[in-house]
Amino acid sequence: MARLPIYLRALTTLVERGIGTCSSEDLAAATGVNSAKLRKDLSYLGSYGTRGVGYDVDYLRYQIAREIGVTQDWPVVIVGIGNLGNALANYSGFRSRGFRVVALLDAAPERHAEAVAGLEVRPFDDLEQIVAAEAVSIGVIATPAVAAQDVADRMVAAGVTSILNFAPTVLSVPDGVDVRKVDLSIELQILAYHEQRKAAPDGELGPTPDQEVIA
Amino acid sequence: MARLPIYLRALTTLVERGIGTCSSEDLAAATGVNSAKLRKDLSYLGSYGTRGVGYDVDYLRYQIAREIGVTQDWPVVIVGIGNLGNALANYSGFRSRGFRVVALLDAAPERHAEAVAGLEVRPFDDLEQIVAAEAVSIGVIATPAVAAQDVADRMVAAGVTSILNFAPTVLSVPDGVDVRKVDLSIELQILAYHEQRKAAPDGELGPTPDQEVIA
DNA sequence: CTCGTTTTGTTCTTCCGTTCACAAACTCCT
DNA sequence: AGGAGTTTGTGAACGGAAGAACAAAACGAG
Repeated sequence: MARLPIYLRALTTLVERGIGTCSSEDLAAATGVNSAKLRKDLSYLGSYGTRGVGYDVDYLRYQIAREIGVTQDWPVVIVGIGNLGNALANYSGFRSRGFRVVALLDAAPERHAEAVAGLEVRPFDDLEQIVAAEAVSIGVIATPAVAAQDVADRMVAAGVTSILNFAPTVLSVPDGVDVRKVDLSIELQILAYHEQRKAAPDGELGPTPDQEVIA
Repeated sequence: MARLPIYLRALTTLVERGIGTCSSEDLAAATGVNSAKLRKDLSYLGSYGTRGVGYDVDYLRYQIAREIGVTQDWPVVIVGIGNLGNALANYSGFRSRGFRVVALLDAAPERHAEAVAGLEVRPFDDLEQIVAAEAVSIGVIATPAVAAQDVADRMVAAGVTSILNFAPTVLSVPDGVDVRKVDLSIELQILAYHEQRKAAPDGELGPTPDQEVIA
């Protein structure tokens, strides 16, 4: 379930505040989901609550982390060390949430040996060796769109089975390989769509072809 | 619909390739969605196709852009010019897809007057003035998690009605304000979840409480 | 020990999105 | 002009997620 990480983060916040127990209503309020839905999600993992009391924050947190698979650290490679790749390499949230950046790769020779976030930027051709040596199964693509498919192909061939793609392209990968896409422009466009609706409740969207034909 | 921007991007690619007409099957293949779903999405906007022929790429592209609201440029402010804010400010995709970054704000005085992506980083307190002067309705939050809610409150008070949040927090905003959240760790955790399932098809997930009780 | 209160786990209903399948409509070829 | 071949637009069936509602279980007070 895609909501598990959200619960996990909320529970971590509760742990930091020293809260030992919480009800499904509390968690629902903290995460912005319906409490019935939340209980159903949690019951899917097992019966980890106590009726009349609620959930033990620390215990539930561990169970969710185990379910997601972030009780261990996952090695990750980042390909494409431009602006975004730089930001990702420096993002401390990865490390604290179960991920370890083991290598930064870039095709441009002028970036090689540059140190980013304490790691040396290495040639893209080192990909296969690194994936094999570090047992990497997750790759991050932060390259321009034109390079993304090639990078993905190489990753898959090297043994990567999960890809997080920041390039604005749809990647085609074989079955068994998971791809998730983060597209910044698309997020903004979705906001713009709703924004436009707020400004123009009815059909103030300019002429439609139908109207042109009718007129 | 959240898929419209995906279609828009695919159509732009087709335009660049000089393709004038495409069928729903073509577009579906390019975007990775079912062709029937795609046709239904498009028919929701109007009858813009020709049976037996397909869709006029350029015409459809314009219609979708108009529906989304990106025929005009939307002014955007970015708050929090750290690693991520820097990358966002430098991201050329915003400009080419209907958005114009009008201001970069940061609370830290040592960053002020620094030039990022051709814009001066300004004090966060300039927010209200900028929002009013430039008619900004979309704000981007790239601050640490602890500051995000405060920034959101100030944005809303200043008149921003759509927020793109990169901080790992759930924001609470009044009705009428849209929030979209991009959380990099959560995306990776979702991949890790599937990755774990691939590695351990059955219950190799360590002891569950039930098993402990039984044993 | 019993009763009332709280909260989980689950069932049942409702609703929305997806997909299938097909008729209508358009083009091209003969 | 007519028929064969495409492709859209949409009605109907399907599936699955979301929410409401309730029974089971734990705790605490008397």
